[in-house]
Amino acid sequence: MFIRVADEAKFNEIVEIPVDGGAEGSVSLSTLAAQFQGVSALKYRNSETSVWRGVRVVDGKLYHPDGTWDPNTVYVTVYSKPVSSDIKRKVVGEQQDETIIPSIGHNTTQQLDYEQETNNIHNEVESDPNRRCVDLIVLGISYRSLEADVKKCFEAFGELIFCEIKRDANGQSRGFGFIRFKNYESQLAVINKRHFIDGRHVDVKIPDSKTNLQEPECARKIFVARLPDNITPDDLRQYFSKYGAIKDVYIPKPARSFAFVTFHDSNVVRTLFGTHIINGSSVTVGPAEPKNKTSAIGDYPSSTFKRAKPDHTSLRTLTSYGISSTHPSYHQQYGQSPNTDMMHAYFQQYRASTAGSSKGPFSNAQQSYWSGAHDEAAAMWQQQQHYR
DNA sequence: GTTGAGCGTT
Repeated sequence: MFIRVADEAKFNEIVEIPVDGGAEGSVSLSTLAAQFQGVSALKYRNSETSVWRGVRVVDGKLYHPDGTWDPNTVYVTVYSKPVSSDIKRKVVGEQQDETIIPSIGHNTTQQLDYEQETNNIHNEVESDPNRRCVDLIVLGISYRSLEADVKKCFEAFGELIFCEIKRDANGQSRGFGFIRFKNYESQLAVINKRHFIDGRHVDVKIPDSKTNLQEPECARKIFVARLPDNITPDDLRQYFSKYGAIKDVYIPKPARSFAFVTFHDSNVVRTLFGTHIINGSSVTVGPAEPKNKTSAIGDYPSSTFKRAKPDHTSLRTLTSYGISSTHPSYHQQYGQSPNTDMMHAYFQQYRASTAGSSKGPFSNAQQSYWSGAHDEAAAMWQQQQHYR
């Protein structure tokens, strides 16, 4: 028998992979790797919980955890490293000839997408997985709209390599569809914005199928502190969208000098911790966490989040925070992954200058170092240096 | 249906 396997980023391109020994047998990792370079395992959606489930990997063979392979399931490749083919395939070449996506008929559309993917020798591709284009869902399409209408709307933002309206068995539009851009900039430009097609507003989002339901919402959310009143949600959206697709911006009403910004990709978040200048104002970005820990998993409004508590998450924040520049010797001494004790030991040296002052900024190391006011800690340190 | 919240892949 064969199972159906696809790369998550190229779901249209399904490859049948043989199973040795029937439905209860095993899949050879090397056979799989012949089709998917760099693959290390497979996963699939548990239909009951809609959570990803991994297959067992033993001695170069993949075994189904439920004992039997399902020929109808689409198994998805898992890579231990960035896909090497992503890096070496696609070279900048002559301008790719204008590929016209057929306006009607998703069969032809998919075929074209497939060809585009497999012949992707001239196309440039993003090697950074965080900047990879994915199919985007377009909600609210008029039942009368055709692929051509959708395509025309979004081509204004860049070249599309995929455009499809979902239809029922009778060919009747289901009112939504999927698009995929060639360039990530185009994806950033359209995502979570309102567009108009045939007199209806449509919304473009990352589809649920691309969202990791196991990942806490706070992993995609930042806490923006010291936010001036005159900075609007649009300002934040504009500023932070250059780092990644934004899912949501939340500023409490009335303004309380902070905001939450939620991204689609959690990988963006950890790159942002620190100070940012927005509209001439210095703001501080740190991690967020849910007010109620039990609601960590799932999709919750930012109003149910707060600035992360002093814990090891904040500690990581502090280190990735510019401490390496503020405290150049820190990394020399301790490297990249300090624990609490190491942090304590390091900052101990600065206690000397506040000796005698029990209220000095570092007199209570534990509280001062990762009290959440990371930038203030850095400022204190600079003060300290001034007195030395 | 003259419809209008959602979430796809042979």
